[in-house]
Amino acid sequence: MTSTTIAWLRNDLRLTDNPALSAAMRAGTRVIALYVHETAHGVRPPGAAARWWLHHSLQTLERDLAALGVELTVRTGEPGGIIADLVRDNTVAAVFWNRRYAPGEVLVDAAIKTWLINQGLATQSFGANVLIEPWDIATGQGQPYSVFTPFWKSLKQRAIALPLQQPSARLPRQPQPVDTDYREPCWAAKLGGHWYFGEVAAQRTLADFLDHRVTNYPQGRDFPDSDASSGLSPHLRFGEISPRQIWHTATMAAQMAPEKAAAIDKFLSELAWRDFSYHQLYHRGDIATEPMQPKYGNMAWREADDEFAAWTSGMTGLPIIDAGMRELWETGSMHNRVRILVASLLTKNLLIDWRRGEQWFWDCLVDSDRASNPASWQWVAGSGLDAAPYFRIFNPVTQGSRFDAAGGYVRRWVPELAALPDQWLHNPWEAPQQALAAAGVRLGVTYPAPIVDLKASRVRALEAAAALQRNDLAPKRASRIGIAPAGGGAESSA
DNA sequence: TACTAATTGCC
DNA sequence: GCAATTAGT
Repeated sequence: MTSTTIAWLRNDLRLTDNPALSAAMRAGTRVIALYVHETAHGVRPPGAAARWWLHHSLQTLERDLAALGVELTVRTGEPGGIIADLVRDNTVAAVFWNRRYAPGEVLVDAAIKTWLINQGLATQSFGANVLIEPWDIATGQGQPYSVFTPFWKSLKQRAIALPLQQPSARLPRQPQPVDTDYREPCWAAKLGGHWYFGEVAAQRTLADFLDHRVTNYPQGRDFPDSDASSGLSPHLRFGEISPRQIWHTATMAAQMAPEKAAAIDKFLSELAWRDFSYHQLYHRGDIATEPMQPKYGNMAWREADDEFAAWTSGMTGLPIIDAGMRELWETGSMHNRVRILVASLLTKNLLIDWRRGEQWFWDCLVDSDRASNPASWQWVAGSGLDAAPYFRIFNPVTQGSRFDAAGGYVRRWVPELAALPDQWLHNPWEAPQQALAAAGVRLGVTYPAPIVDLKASRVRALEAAAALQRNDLAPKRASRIGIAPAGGGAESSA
């Protein structure tokens, strides 16, 4: 009589440092590695670009698992029902998984765990996808952290769990076709030129970054026309590499090469931002739908569908904004600083609800992460607990001149402006007519005039924040949560 | 006078 | 982080 163990994989598509998979390999004579395209209520389905990455990552994982003698089973539906079916059809003795932290996900997993226990099956969940479990780190008052810096200081004092080795192989199996209902979208070929998938590619990316590029990271990371960023985010998103692996590999590299230690510390602080986002996701409810500062529920967001459409399509008339939005559409990614710039423009200059921008990123980014994406949007929008201050409104011209002074980034993604001299590249509407003509630029024809006046919209954003504050200080007659009180800031269309 | 650098207010 | 203001050359 053989017993079967299920390792239910989610955002942990790797063999090394995968406690659920390792436990399953130890426990069962037969192991089913299960991936479910979930339709359960409360589980946010991946966006289109992430779904594309996921498909290829699963194919890679399937080959890697086959070398271990483990088959990958991919299903679509409610995970509880799918696991119940597998339990019924196989002699399943145990089900293991690595934890996830969104409130809806926690509920789904808890319900399945209860069912398994009632069936008399063994089940266990493991920490594997954050540096430290959200309940294992707290302020001196025992509260969840709301400010990053003390979180980071505290995290650095902690012993981060060591990554696990890859489990040893069983009898090899022939790979079976997987995920057969997947149809490659029409834009996939375009994205495909930019990426490698899977655990091996992730490890190679990390090694290359630590060997050759990390020293330039602290200074270079702000310049979009450079390759200073690590390139690890989509690998992390799907758990092709774990944050603990990155932590320990980088820490080791810092010990071997002390001259890199400061740069590696900066890199690891950015990795800690990811953990901080998960900390917020676990403790603060669904940060993708609810502002962490409740007063932002009363913000007078504008509808402005035409302006939102211009933003999504990279046709705002603001070159570095359009460059970023086009990079996103073409590659499924966007340089970090430019993410901040386009988010600031949307939520402050255009006063459009950060959730709409978050959803666009969710659909378009291959690395759109359940915690980092909404937490970062709330950070820029000002509704986060440790957010950028309301008055930090980025000027795309100033920022472009500072961080893309030579214009390489804008010229690559906005080629219709390529012939403009640096002086006018970030503000073509201020260029003299003959400069535009010489560059073959006709504003409103070959490239849009700006859809928003930066100066006036900045004042409008400050006024909207002031209205929020007045509303917040006013007597709380409107205890109707989620309903903007009449006469508050909600109708001020400034 | 013309420019830059430093300072400060901004719910 | 921006922009208006002030101080400095």
